[in-house]
Amino acid sequence: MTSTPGTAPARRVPRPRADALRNRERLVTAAREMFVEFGSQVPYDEVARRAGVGNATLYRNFPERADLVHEVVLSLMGRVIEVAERAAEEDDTFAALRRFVHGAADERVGALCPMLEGTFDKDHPDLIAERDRLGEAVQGLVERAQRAGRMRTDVGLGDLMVALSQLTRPLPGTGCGSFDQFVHRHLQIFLDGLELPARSELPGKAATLEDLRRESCSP
Amino acid sequence: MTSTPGTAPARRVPRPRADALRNRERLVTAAREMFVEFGSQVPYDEVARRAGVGNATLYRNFPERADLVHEVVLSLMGRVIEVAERAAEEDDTFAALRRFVHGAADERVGALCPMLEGTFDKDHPDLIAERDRLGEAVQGLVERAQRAGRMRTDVGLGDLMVALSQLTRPLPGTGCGSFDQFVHRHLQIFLDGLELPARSELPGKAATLEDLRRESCSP
Amino acid sequence: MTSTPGTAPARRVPRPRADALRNRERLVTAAREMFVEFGSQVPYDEVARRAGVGNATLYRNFPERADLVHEVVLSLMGRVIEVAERAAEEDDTFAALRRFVHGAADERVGALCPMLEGTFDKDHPDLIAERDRLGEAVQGLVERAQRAGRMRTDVGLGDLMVALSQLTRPLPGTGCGSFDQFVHRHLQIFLDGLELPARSELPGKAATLEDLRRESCSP
Amino acid sequence: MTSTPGTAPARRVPRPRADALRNRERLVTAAREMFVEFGSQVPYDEVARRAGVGNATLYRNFPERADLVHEVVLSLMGRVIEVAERAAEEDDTFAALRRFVHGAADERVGALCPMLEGTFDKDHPDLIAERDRLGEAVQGLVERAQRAGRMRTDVGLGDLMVALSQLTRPLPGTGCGSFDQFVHRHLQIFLDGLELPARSELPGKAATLEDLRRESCSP
DNA sequence: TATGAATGAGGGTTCATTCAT
DNA sequence: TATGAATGAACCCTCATTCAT
Repeated sequence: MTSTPGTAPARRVPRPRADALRNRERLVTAAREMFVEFGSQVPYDEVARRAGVGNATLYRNFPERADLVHEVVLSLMGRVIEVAERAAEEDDTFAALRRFVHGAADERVGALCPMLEGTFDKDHPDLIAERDRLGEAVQGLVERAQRAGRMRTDVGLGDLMVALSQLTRPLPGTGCGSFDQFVHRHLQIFLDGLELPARSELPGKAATLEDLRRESCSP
Repeated sequence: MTSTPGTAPARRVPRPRADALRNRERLVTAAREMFVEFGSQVPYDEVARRAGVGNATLYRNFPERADLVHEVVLSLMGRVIEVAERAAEEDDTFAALRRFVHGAADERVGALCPMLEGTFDKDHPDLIAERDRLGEAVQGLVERAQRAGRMRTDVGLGDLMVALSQLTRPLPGTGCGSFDQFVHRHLQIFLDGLELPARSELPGKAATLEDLRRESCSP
Repeated sequence: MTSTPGTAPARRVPRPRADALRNRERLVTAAREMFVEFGSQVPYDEVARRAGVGNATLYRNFPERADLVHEVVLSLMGRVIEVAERAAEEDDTFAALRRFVHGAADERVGALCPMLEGTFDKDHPDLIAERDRLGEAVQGLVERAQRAGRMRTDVGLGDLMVALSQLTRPLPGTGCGSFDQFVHRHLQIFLDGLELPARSELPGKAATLEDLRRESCSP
Repeated sequence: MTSTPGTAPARRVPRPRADALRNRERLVTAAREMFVEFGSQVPYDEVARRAGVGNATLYRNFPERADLVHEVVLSLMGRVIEVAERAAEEDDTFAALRRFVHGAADERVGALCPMLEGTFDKDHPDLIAERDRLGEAVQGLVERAQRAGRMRTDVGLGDLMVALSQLTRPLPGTGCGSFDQFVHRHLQIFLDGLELPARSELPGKAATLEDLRRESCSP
């Protein structure tokens, strides 16, 4: 139903023009691919070229590089959230965790990391919202495994996400994907280290997502 | 020895430019520090400025950026080799491994990774020699632990070094060292995953250092 | 007259797009204000924004910047002509001249000057017509004063208009109107110099408006 | 004598390299010419091209446009000061004033005006020093004429300099120098208006150079 | 017709690299 | 040899203008 009483009437926005939306989408897609492959420092004009639009269109949609990064981060987070949600369908709690970690790697979650570079507003409402969603989804997996006595409890979501990001970061230079084979091995080993019973004591204390935001740029 | 014992008069070696050597050393030191902090993309002139010499002196010593990276990599590898050798003094084989891994992290071995960027001759004799030395030192630790039944055998030196590098890579953007706390936690977890008995099966096969060289840039 | 008196029913004129006219008017007003404030180099799109219309509407009405400048010049000339005509009501011939000069300054006649920039068709019929009207109006003031033996006769209308324009030109940079106080002082001094008896001999010869047109861009 | 006791020993500056100085000089000259002709908004690279050096050399010497403008202003002020000092040799006090005004016009003093645009540090010590020198030189001319009863006393140095600048400002658009003929006529008329006995009362009060600095950008 | 978007050329700036002292 | 300057290519970004709805 398009206008059930009680729901906000579908406001007819000034019609955002079909092709403009398509261009914007193309830009984000091109940027995500290139960020993953070459890092977020790719020449701005190249992103436009890859998307098949003029450079000024890129600037119109994303006046600052930070705006583009912002959008790509959101887009990528959305994909990873989906991965987490699908992983939750798994019965075995630790298997669910494994499925998430390997799935997130396939979505190039490591590309999120270079996006933290430079002037990037980590406190933007959109980002906080999406981070919360991601947090909830993954936290669900973690807690389930921890409550089931399968995952060590001295590890936080922040630990998991940072290690996951680091281990899946694109190897610099050539966008050679040939490292995928390594990545999944390392993730597997790391997951093994997460399983109970714990084999060592960890220094410091479990890192939350909140810790991440605070620590990343403490001046 | 070229100077026979007994030839009292200290032969005046042509003394290969005392300050030239000092300049070169300064440059490498400055570069290593800056690479670790800002990545190997730091403006070339800045390296010279930090070293306190003219830019052309940098070019004289390292005509291409690759040359400078080469030298820094060698220098850093030397430090890590030392770490490995000291770790070997440990009696407990797995404790030795742990000591190496955490020690290498403290030496910023992760900084080696960005140095793989761009045009970097991984087959240079010096590099091969040093890599071999590093390989031997670490291989020693690994094999000892594996033979002692402490470390899983489906993991190769390549795996260890790549994971180690990735997990210790500087977080992009601000050269904030505040992540050190995280790093050692993650390494610890990873080490736990390396310990026997293995808790999962790994995809692919153990990566050697040789694999690394070949895979890193296969076009 | 086309509408005979007595034909009661108000004939419905095809009404040449009521809001189109309003848009055009808005654009000219916005442009005049911005030209005076920021010079005629103001970004084209900004003029449209200030007028509250889309940029393409600006282009539809004034395909080239010269067209817009043209219109603004005409509009401003119209205002200045009015000033001249009202000044003519003054009895004292030199007082009339003074009133015109100061009044024209208040209308920002100096803003006409930057409009001579670039490709600007000074020979457009409309412009010639308006210039002639202006010429007549001011020439009337000048001749009256000269015939009355109040104003030196080695000075032409071209001299007066150029000096007037220059002395009232907006000071570059900030559109700070704080110079108005200076402007009227300088105009007053200049007017004193115009009064008889002449105190010096002028080089060259009296410039007419026609001279202006010819001289302004002789390459 | 190169090192007479009591005089500061000629410190051997690191030898500013002969051709570097020549390049810098060329850049300032090119800029002055182009500023006078086209305004201070000329493309930066064009200045370099006209000077016959690479663009980056321009940036090396004058990292910001304001730096270049600063230098040109100083250079031009120096020339105008010379004009004032030579004019002071004139016996007749008002003739000296006339000679200065026309001479300054020939030096394109009007070009100083566009240089006040944008972000330009009017309070730089160098500039204050030079403005003081210019002030003294011209003030000398003015006071002499006023004390001799030749020039009206309700006019200040600020008035003179602003009017002089405005009347000699390059006409915008084409760098057509054909207006020189007009300029000297207008200056002559203005000078006539400055002569005693005063023919009218001026609004406001005499403007000093100090007023200029304060008024020009009062926010 | 009015609108907002797309375009591409050009100006501003940095930086790796070469040159001259 | 060590130095600082010069160079030009590449990037970032803006803006006048055209296009599609």
